[in-house]
Amino acid sequence: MCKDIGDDPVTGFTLLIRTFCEKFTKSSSLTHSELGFSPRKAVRTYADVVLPLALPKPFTYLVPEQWVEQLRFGMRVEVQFGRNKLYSGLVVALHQPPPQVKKPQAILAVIDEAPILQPLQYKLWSWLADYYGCSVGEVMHAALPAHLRLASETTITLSPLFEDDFSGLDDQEYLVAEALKIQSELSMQDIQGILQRKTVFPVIRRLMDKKIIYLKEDLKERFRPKKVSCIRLQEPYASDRRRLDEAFERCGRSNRQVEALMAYIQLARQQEHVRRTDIYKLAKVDASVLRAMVKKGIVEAYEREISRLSTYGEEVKDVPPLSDQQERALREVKAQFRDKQVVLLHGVTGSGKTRLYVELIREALERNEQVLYLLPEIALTAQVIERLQRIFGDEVNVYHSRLNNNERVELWQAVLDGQPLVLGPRSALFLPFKRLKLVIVDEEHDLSYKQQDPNPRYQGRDAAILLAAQHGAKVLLGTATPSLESFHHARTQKYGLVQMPERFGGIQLPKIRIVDARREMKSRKMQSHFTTVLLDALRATLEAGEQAILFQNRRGFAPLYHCELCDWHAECIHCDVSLTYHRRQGKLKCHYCGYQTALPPACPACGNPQLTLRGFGTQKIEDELQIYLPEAKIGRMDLDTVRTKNAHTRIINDFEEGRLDVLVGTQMVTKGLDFEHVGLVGVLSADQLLHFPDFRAAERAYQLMTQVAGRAGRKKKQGEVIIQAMNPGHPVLQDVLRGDYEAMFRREIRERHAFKYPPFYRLIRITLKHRKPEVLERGTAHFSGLLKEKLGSWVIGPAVPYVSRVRGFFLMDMLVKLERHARKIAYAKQVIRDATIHLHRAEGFSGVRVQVDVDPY
DNA sequence: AGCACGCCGACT
DNA sequence: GTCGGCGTGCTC
Repeated sequence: MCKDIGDDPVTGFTLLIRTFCEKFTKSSSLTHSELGFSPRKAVRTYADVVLPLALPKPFTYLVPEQWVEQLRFGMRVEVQFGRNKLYSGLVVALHQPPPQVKKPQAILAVIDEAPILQPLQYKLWSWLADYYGCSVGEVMHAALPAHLRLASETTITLSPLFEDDFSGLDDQEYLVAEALKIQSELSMQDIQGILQRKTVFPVIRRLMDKKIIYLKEDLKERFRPKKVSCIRLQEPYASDRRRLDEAFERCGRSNRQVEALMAYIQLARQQEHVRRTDIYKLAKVDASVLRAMVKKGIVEAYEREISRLSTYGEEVKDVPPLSDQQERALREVKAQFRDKQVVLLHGVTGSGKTRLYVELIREALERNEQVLYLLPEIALTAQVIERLQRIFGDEVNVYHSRLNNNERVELWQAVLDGQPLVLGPRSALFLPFKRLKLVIVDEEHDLSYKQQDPNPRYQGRDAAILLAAQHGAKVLLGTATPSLESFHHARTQKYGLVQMPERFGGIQLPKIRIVDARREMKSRKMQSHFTTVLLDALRATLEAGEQAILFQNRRGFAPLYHCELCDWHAECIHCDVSLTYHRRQGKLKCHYCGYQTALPPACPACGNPQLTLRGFGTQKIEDELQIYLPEAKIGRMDLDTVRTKNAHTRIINDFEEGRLDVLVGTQMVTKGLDFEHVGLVGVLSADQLLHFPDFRAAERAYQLMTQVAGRAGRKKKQGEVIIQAMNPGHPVLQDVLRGDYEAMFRREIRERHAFKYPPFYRLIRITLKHRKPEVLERGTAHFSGLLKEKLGSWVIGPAVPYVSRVRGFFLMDMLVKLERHARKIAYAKQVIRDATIHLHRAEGFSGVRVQVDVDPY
């Protein structure tokens, strides 16, 4: 019933193809024993299968007799789901007693020969689903590489029996049939395009009934091993080298063939497998020469599967010795690991935390243990990767966003086979580790560890700690600016704490100056968005042959396109936010949904032709700085300039190699970059950071400013940092000025305590969404009523969020604040689940989407 | 997620 | 009147 196209010895994945018509014609003729209904053996086996969908629980399928023996936990199976969709699901339980389900479907095929998932991983998935209030299927969706998650696609094909008889077809049927004559296969989307409408199934149905078309449902293996074409000698020459002369004789008068054979012999001395392309290069021949030699029986071609994972060709280098401070810190970390699972390493920027990680990784690898090194996505730069490759060579594997889907499958397999060291962003914690003993979470404070949008909305750092606990592994959290949560845990002895207050190699911390932008504004000294202090410092820096970084936490040109007469300003048609002017494209853009529109020539409300731009983003800074520093080469690094694949690397390289003097950027410039010649760092508007409407604003502002300041003066010379602010006396600015993390911590932690925020209280944010504001309003009232009935004053809101409409959906927020008591939290989550079910059952509210975010960031 | 069912507005 | 829109419920 399924065709076995080939067996892949490297991965063990079996290639399977099945067609919908086969299923229709054959499934009825399946014998009972084929389905496992053996009359003698009454005991049947069932498998609980997780599908990568938002389903409340695994589905139970019948295991046909023939696979009972081989099927195990963690293997993928092909199952039918719904009317005509096929999926690959994961077996997470096998059991004998029949399920509650009326008529379970049979598993259609077993995809894997060996499990691709370990029991511990499934435990993590289940825990995350429960903790973050989503389904296991959604965790599976985030965890498994796309090419291990198979879903069938429907293709529509013209029936071979159809003989160009278009009579009796209506217009739409005719269109589809006609299109199929030209293009033998069409997808559902193609047909939606052809018919210019969404509901196409009735037409398809009619054509099927008339036996003009048939549907094919394919579940294709998407992983393809990478193959190279190689060349070897044919027999008898291969096994008997003495007869090589004969081979040469066979080449006859062809010099090209002789050269190719000599090239082969030379290459075969150095490597086991000789690639076709290497012979081409060395002997300067092409495929025709080898083809002739194959024909003559001298050589033969064969395919070899190779790994896509990059191998590090260069020599592995020794690392410099540890400094005294690093030596001490390393001893302390190890000592604390004796009785603490988690240790927080608080080291100023430039103290050489990475050197410490290297030491710990090396020791773990010597003990044959696996290590996971987590980084914020954006900090996974070539700089960091190369540095580790120089030390660990091929033992490093990177789980990159740039890896393609095939490479991800290979890395999954490599980790399953025991690959020792993986470097990656938060999603790397889902890899199938077997003997994980150390997890490093670098830049622990970074907000990107929290997944914001699709479920599971998990905090990668916290999930990593859980993962480590399951494996009996230790966790090192490293940062120059700890999150309040982590520092609090260190203070209360839950985590160990090791500090490195000095920069490596006696380099001084940068000199920080806070400039009163308001005073300069009043005395009209300010030039556009630059204070004279900053401009003078920039000029001096460039004259000294050094580079500068300017930080502005907003991209685009101007965030407000505004009419001064009637107060109109450009707003997104899908979201409740103003549009940002992007000058290069001459367009207004929405930073929430990506909507773009042309600039209106005049105010649409009152006709005033003179519209003004207010505020400023990185683009405007870049443009205006060029006016004041006409000689300078200025580059920009923000979401807009790094969107294409290699742009990010190119900008970094240009700056690193001195082709740029000034780099203007958003928070992207604060992460994971080491530049040698940066003399000056400027923060254009500290106020934007400090007045963000969020309880973490102060912490975040401190982190951003300290991190960006750390980019200044890493080698040799003391760097300079200039922070422009309207309110230079702000306490957070004073903390940044003194580099006094603990002062910031003490003040903020008091606030958190007083206002019942984390880490003392736990937050669950619930967002309700609907396209119609009236439905949302009534739905929210209903839902919050249910919550408050059970949770009373723990519920805050509902309130209209800061951005009240996104992508056409209106939003309402509620916040649940809870004491950190496990039972209370579990109760609250249950109440939220129940209220959601209630709401969806209530008349008219089933379309209200409920989004739960546990520990929101 | 994707598909079928059922109810409602805008067109032949 | 019917076609095609969308909201709702279900899939082992």
